[in-house]
Amino acid sequence: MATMEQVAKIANVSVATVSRVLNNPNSVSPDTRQRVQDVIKKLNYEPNLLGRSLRKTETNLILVLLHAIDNPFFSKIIRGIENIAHIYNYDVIVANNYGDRQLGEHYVDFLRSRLVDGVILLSSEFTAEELDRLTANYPVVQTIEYNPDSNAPAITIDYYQASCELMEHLISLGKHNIAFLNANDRPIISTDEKFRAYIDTLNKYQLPIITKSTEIATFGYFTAKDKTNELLKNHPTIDAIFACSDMLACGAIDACLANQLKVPEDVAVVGFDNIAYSEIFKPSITTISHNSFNLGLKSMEVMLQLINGEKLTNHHLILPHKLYIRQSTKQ
Amino acid sequence: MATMEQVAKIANVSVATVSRVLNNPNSVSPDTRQRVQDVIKKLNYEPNLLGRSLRKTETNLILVLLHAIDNPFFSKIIRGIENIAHIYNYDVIVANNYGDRQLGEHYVDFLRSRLVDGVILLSSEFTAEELDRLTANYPVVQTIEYNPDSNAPAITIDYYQASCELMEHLISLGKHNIAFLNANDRPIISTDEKFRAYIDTLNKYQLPIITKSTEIATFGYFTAKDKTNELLKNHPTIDAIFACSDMLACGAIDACLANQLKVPEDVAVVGFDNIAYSEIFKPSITTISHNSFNLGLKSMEVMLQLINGEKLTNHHLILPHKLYIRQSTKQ
DNA sequence: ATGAAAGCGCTAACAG
DNA sequence: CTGTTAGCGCTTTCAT
Repeated sequence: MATMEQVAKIANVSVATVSRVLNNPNSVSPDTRQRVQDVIKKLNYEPNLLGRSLRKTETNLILVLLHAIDNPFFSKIIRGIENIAHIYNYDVIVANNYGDRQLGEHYVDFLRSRLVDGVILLSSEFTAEELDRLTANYPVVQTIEYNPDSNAPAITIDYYQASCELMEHLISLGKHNIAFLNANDRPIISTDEKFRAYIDTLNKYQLPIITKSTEIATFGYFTAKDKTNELLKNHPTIDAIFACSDMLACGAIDACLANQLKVPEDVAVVGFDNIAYSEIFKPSITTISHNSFNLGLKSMEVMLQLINGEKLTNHHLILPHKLYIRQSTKQ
Repeated sequence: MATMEQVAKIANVSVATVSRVLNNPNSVSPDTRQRVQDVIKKLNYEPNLLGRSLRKTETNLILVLLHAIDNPFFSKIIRGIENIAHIYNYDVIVANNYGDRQLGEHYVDFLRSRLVDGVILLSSEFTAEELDRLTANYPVVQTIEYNPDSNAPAITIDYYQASCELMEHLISLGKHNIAFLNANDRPIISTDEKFRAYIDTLNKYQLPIITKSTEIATFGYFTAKDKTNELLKNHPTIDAIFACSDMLACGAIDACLANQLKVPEDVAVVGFDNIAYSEIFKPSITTISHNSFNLGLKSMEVMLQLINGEKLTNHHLILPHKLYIRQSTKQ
């Protein structure tokens, strides 16, 4: 591979001039510029980013750390991030940590080892102390999930308010025996907020609390189906289910149907996230949509502020959400 | 941030010794080693990967380039890749190029600019010339999709054979008027092979060819639904549909149902890829599954061979697939 | 076992 | 407008 020095030698200029042609072409006379560019093309020269980054102590790389890439709405968030990033000449790379905290720390070390300029966390394994220590030294923003005990910047939606809307919707349909179905494999703030809204709304209307507490379990359609079967056996009076995600709602609905219960007549079901399937599923699923693309845009905007050393006014940015009423609650 | 030099100064050793403590601890006497490690801990020192990589001309980073991360089976492939990568001390990062060739080239420049040691392409925008030029100089492997005109290494399944199995299955059910439904937004080898199998099998049984050619279009459920509506209008005798992906199959099935056609009695539908949803959809979808995790494992194994300069015996590695028969063809 | 020194490829003063 | 030079942080000979 050609280096700058080789280009310089053949073009009969110094390396500084080659560097200028690359980074500030106008500071070089047209003919030397042309000569250098010709040699660059001939040698197929490509600047070594490691050398450049080492020198400039910046890489123009943003790392997005997430649980696993198969979560459908991550995709749109990342598009939002990239959209802003590309404008400002940053590249976006993604890494999975599968909820593994050690692996998460390993990737976050990319910051300490100067391989990336900033990290956007769509993952949430870190303790408040870790986050605070990290954000004190490096540009880090949390998106969607966040640690409520940390001051680290976060872009998210109002999960409590959104969940209240779902609960009010169910109650407005005359549903009084509402169960709560969660299946997060670790404690996450969104589930806490959803559950808080569940409890508060039931108390507000003095309705029975069927689900007393959340539990840690694995995500997924089949788990949700099993749990709902159990639920229906233990609480035959259930007439609605608040599922923490659309995929769980799918499982819950299929369990109801398998038990000869009509959805939504006998049991209404709501989900969360508005994934593509929620519109395709039969029945289609009432759910909350966050504007993922905007979440991504905002996250990268805040990231740029951090990189540029600007002081943030709001550490928590709450973006709007939207309720979609579909067949799973209303035919 | 602490540098090696600061550690060296405080520990009263040379930078060389600090480096040794990090990379080859046994070559340092126990007490100096201990002293250095204490300072490292105290200063919270983290080696700068840019300096190290620049010096060693290797980064231990593998880039996976893909169309968009929301394709469900990409996730499993990446897990396979990571599985092998982590054993050999490589990290895996992911970038999306959304089928944009220019963006793809930009990311592939990470190789030329020495930011990554290898690239695994789950994307397929490159011409044979580009690929050949690239593979001549850098470790590159294609997974799933590949350019048939290039010698670049590829790990994939036998799309032709798999598609023949689907076709034979439909025909064994007595279906004779089979349409082909594709919706790839660019020419890809998998679609070519599927279509070739479609045509060959129809010819083998002297059945009518309803779909004469493939067309470039955008992926997706709704597109598939629209196209199927059209198809049913133009060819009322259709009794089966070969959809190039499970998501398309969903759209096709819903279009049939909306036209009062029973699936599979009136129209049988097959998909491809065995995404999670194909089992949940009503009716569940007959499809082909490739073992994505294994595809990932193999891809990374080949990548390591390339990095280590080993000569490959097979440039195209074909892994087994599996036919899943479900309700969309057989109740 | 340890240190001195060269150099990976680049950018940015500084000088002219 | 261009060249010289220092140095980003690290690893690795080559001495001792």
